[in-house]
Formats: sequence, structure tokens, C-alpha cells
Amino acid sequence: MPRIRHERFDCSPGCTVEGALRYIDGKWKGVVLYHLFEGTMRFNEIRRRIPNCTQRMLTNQLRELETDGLIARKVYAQVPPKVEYSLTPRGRSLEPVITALKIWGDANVTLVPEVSQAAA
Amino acid sequence: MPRIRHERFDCSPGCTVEGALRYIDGKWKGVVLYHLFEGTMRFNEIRRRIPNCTQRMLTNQLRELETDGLIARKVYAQVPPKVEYSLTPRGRSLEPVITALKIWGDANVTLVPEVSQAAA
DNA sequence: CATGACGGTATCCTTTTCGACACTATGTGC
DNA sequence: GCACATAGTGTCGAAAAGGATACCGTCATG
Repeated sequence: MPRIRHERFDCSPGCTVEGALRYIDGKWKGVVLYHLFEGTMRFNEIRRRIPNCTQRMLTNQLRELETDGLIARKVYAQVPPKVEYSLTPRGRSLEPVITALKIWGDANVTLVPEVSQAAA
Repeated sequence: MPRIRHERFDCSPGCTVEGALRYIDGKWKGVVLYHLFEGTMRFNEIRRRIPNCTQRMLTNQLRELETDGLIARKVYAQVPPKVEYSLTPRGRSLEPVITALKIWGDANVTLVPEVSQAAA
């Protein structure tokens, strides 16, 4: 059931900020969009780029993004299934937002280098 | 207890996008920041600008923003308490992000005009 | 004396989110 | 005959987020 994350916004000015935020919060939506800016991608292609995201979560996020009209899902009626995801114009219009987030994140978020596996 | 929302980011590129997002998700953070760009404000001043946010939630969000180093909290030892909130440089550096969100939100989020009360 | 403004806390409860895991169908390769 | 790849779905349960409500002490005001 596609839940509604941006139900009512009858609050004061600045509220559209919250409204916009509702579209891209959710654990992996930011990254998914970020990767889709590179172009159309298949399900497992996205999945491989976000290894920490489980399959179920990825499906969920993609479904929500689709419901929100940010991405398009194209299913090919083939026998090894093939599904392609791409940005809609609306999704693409989020680029300045994602870019701003990327810039700020690069400057302010401390990435943890891949230690855990190697150091064991 | 200030929970940690941006614990580990050892995933692929684009992950800083998610990292940045973690700082500003949370129900009212976007709006709070947006209003604070106008200048230093007292608790109830912010509160009045975001009527749909309960006192408890506002306190929470402010505390988290403070913990994350985005805003500064200045308490005056007065008898009707006085507490001022303002952006830190780091918080101020989020301006492009919030601005991008505002622009996108203004264009894409349908605000519900204040019906409920008047139309009864 | 009661009330309200200030800036919160404390408590309780419901909803939402997220992660783990198993399971599905079909076709291909070995 | 078995495993693998594709793109998912279903179920379960823990944890977190969010909302409602009541309460706190102090001072000024009526």
C-alpha cells in the first residue's frame, strides 16, 4: 500500500520545504535518485550500486518514487524478467536538490572507509 | 537521548546524499531551518511559525539540530526564561539545500489552503 | 487569588519504518 | 537434475518516530 507521506500542508510559509522533503526522505531514496541521474537502469543494476539496501527495501523505495511520479518503471514482457527504471521529468527536476545535498554531504558527512571486512 | 541518525556510511558513491539527508529529515527540521535563516529566534517565536508542530516535537527537533551542530542554543539566566536559537556556520551552509528544496516544493507541492476551520 | 507567558519535561501510546529471511516463476547453462 | 539469474512478494518482529496530554517553576498582570 503506497502510503501517503505528504498528506496535508496547511501550515505556514516554508512548509513546501517540508513537503519537498517528504518526497525524498525514506532510507534510500536520495541515493536511488542520485544514481538514476546517470541514466536508465535495471533493478539489479541499482541494487549493486547500493549494496547495503536489501531487495525488499529497494523495491519499496522504487515503488514509492514511482507513486510520487518521480521515476518511471518499464517492464519488458520477457522471460528472464527485465525492468527498467528512469527518471520522469518531475524526478529530473529534483536534480538541483540532490546536487545541493551531494555537495553539502561531501563536505560535511564523514564517510566510513570500508574497514570492517578487511580488518578482520 | 540524542539518537544517531547518520551512523555509518560505508556504501557506494552518492552515499553522502543520504548522509546529508539524515541531518534534515525528521518531521520539522526543514521548516525550522528555513525560518532560522531569517535570523535568531526565541523558542515560542519558532513555535508560532509552525503551529502544527507540538511543543514536544519542536523541542526534540531543536535538540537534534543542536546535537548535529547545525544550530546554537543560547540560554539567558532570566526569570521568565529566554532561549535563543540561531544557525551555526555549519547550519548556515545548508542554505543552498534548503533553498533548492523550497524552490522545488513551491513548484511541486500542493499546499492545502486553510479550509478546515473556516468551512465548518 | 487565578491566569497566562515562558521554555521546557515526563509519560503513554500508536503508527511507521526498517531489517532479516524465506519464497515465487521461468528459462538457461552445466 | 541442480543451481543460478531476474525481479520481485510475504511475513515477522524490533525499533524508532511521532502525537496527545499533563505537568513544572517563576514572574507579571488583572
